[in-house]
Amino acid sequence: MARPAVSRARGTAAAARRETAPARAAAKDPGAASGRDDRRKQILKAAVKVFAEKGYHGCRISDVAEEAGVAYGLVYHYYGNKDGLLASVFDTNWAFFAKAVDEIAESGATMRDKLSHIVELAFQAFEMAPLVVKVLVLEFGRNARLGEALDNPQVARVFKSITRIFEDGKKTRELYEGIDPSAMSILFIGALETAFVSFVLTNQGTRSKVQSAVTLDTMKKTLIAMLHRGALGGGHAHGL
Amino acid sequence: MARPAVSRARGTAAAARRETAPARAAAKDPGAASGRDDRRKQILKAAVKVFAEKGYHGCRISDVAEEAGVAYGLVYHYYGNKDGLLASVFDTNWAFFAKAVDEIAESGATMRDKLSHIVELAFQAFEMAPLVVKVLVLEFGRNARLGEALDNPQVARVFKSITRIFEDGKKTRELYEGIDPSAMSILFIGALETAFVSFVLTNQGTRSKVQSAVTLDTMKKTLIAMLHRGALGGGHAHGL
Amino acid sequence: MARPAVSRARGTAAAARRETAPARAAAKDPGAASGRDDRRKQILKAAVKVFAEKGYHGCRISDVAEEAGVAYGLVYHYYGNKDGLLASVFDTNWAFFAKAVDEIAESGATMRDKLSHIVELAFQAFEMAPLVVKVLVLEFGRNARLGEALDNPQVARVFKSITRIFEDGKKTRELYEGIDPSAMSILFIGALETAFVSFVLTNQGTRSKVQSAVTLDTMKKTLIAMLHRGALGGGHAHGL
Amino acid sequence: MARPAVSRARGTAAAARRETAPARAAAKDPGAASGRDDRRKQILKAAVKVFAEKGYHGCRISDVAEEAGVAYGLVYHYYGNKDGLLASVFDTNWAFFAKAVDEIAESGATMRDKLSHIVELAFQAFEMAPLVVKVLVLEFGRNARLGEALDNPQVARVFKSITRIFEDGKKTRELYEGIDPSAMSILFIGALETAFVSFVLTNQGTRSKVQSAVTLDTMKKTLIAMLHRGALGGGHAHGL
DNA sequence: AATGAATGAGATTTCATTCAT
DNA sequence: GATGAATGAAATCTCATTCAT
Repeated sequence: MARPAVSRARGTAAAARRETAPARAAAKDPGAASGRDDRRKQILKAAVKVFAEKGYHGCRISDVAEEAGVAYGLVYHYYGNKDGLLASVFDTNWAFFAKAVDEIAESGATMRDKLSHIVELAFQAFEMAPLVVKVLVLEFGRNARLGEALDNPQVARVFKSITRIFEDGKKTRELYEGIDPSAMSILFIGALETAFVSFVLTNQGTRSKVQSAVTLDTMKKTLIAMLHRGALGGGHAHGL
Repeated sequence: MARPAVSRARGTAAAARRETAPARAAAKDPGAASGRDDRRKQILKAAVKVFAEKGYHGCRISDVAEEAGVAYGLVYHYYGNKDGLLASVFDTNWAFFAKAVDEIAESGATMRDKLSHIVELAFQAFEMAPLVVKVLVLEFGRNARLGEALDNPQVARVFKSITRIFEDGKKTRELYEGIDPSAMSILFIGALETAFVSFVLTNQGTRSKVQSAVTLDTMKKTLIAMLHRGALGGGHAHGL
Repeated sequence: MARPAVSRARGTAAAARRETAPARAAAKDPGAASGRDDRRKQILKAAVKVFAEKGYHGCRISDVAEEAGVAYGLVYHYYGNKDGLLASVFDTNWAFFAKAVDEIAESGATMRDKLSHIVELAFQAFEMAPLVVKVLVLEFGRNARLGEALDNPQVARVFKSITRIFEDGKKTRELYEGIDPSAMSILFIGALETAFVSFVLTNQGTRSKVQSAVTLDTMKKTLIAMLHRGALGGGHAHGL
Repeated sequence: MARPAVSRARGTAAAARRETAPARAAAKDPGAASGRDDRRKQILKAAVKVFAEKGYHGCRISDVAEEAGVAYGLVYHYYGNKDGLLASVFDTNWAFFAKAVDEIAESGATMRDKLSHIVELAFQAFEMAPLVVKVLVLEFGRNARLGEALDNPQVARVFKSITRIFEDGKKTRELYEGIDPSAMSILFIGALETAFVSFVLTNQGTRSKVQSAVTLDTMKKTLIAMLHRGALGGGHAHGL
């Protein structure tokens, strides 16, 4: 799996050996999570929190370890290095979303419903775990060093699934012909993402002078409306 | 003016003294840039390039200085510290866009035309100076430490102008009632931004496995079409 | 405990985190110093030497580390920063003197004997560890940024103890009425201190053109004599 | 004249050319201080203030220049470098005291009166220009790199004059025999100095927890009393 | 598995000093 | 004389990473 290389390589050549040691943990004591797994998850959870609060570049591995209540050496034991940790945070949390999107894409629903589903799914995820979304969006999704992010198969997969939804929509003539499926998938994801970013940045970042007035629900409804109708057009929406 | 605090706070006194020294330049030899100004601009230009290529966190001040052909001390002389440099890069370049958006917002054009103008403007800017856009979007616009970005009056101003366009649109019934102006301005900017990010990340970031097929023009057309008509709707766009 | 702020404030967060990490050492293997403690002490000892030789401002942390035979990072690991190191040097070494002075002050001896004891103690300490005294006196005791030095509880404690000795002396009529206990404690400590400074500066600082002729013993005797009799007065000391 | 070498040599070899340029200024427009002299004095005065407030190591040349209202280049023009500036501060201000002490030493007064005069002189100087005294005492008088301070002929001269006072006192049997003149001169100066330091550090350095109660006058009286009678001895001062 | 002492590359930043104007 | 732009040596400090226990 592709891994980001966010941090300036420090120390020696260590990035190479990422996530070596207990990569095969998990598959041992099925059912009752083995204590080892607990620790792993603890660290991952702490990483989400710390990354969300301080940013990837603004925190130390030891901050994460402290939050998790473990020694920082253990983070290396499990995740190899800081990049590996971010990658694992991403992989673990994104997988859920990617899978759900896949299923929606493959369902027999109409394009409209598929898109609505995805929007619902995303907003639901955001409401349930805003910190996770924040990290996914801000720390992983956007990073100059992260052209590689798009190389991540899981990310590519979601893009492809959504592109396919639009392509299918074109075949069924649900999608307006002026719309390019690939471009549209980018815009769609971008609008979605920005919606979250605006919340994450305005509401969690203490004070907000801009659109704090907009509720999550308003945002969702506006997004769906825009997809369906476009933003313009009074009584009749046949413009341009 | 609000200033970003990207890097881990590293001495507070420093930030206070930012850009103190030759702040009174520029007003001297109108037309031919006075030598001092040359250097300032040189550095700013170099900063854009280096930030774009390596990212704010991935470069050293000395990289910028080298690119500009000056001693790194001069960067501190003029911009106080790394944050100050980024802030100046932002202020300088964003001002242009902010002003243009303001003018568009205040023009007597229809909402549709205003939005099209802005889209055109943005894509034009991107074509003319993709590096600048990249830095504005990636390094400044998105940063965990940057809830403050939205506190930046210039950023807020653009948000407000665009929100006003939508609000005016509502009055003239150009805007579909299901659309909230504030939310819409976020989605609009977000979609725009993501369009650029996708280019910046896929095309400049060496290889691209995803949507390299989408041209800038396709993206622009799709965005405008979506605004006008929505993404859905076959022959007739009265859905939902 | 009050800590000195000798160096230009250079990041405030740093100071806060001072000496956090292995603060809980020492209480483990009584008798044989546990390995960790060894390193700490090694560094402290090296710091005394280097501070004494080059002065606080004239040396680098890496000089201390080199002298101690450790990586400079370890100095930060243990002492947080340069100020923290100086503070620890002070605390560690001054504690001994402070305690001894306290005991003398609380002994039932006459004022004369108490003062003589303290003088003896100080000169003894100087003979045993001139470098330590040099650092305490020159680097910590005198520093423009160090009005805070007097806020240091340990320093204040010594002043108080000595003041008390003089106050008690007043009650027992051992102290001449014209003498103010507080003022006298300052003069007493000052004379003592200067005696050391004169040695430290003239004898260790390479050449000396001034009073290199004065021996430590002469100095001590003169000080005690002055305390007892005053400097003036021929056969009978009832002057002024 | 000996010059201190306080600051770690930075830049290239510049210290060598100290105070070259306008060393011969002053002697040009007798009577009305030439504008040039004004500037020199302005800088010197500013240096005293800034050194006193921030300490030699804690201030920048530009701080002094700013305080003086001149460009920092001018400080170099007049004083060569930072060390040269400190040296000039010292030379200029110490000269007054040195001369006065000389005159007292050469007067035909009794030892007792000479010493009282010097004490009066010192306290007077302190009351008139505490900042100057602070700098002389803290920044110049005590500095690990400044064993050389005692090499300063002006400093040595004062020590010698005072030592001579005590020596003369011995001849006239005014000085108790147990007292060594050289040692006594050190203790005398040290007590005096510390008296000032205690004021400078406790009163100007904001709050004071120690002997803020002691007034300058009490200090002076105590010092004189101690010299005359010693600190000890109730009714009769023939002890030891 | 777990810990945290130890390391040191490397980045930021400061500021004395030079020098062209 | 004056100025302050320009330089860059050097110092502090951070923190990812290694590794012995």
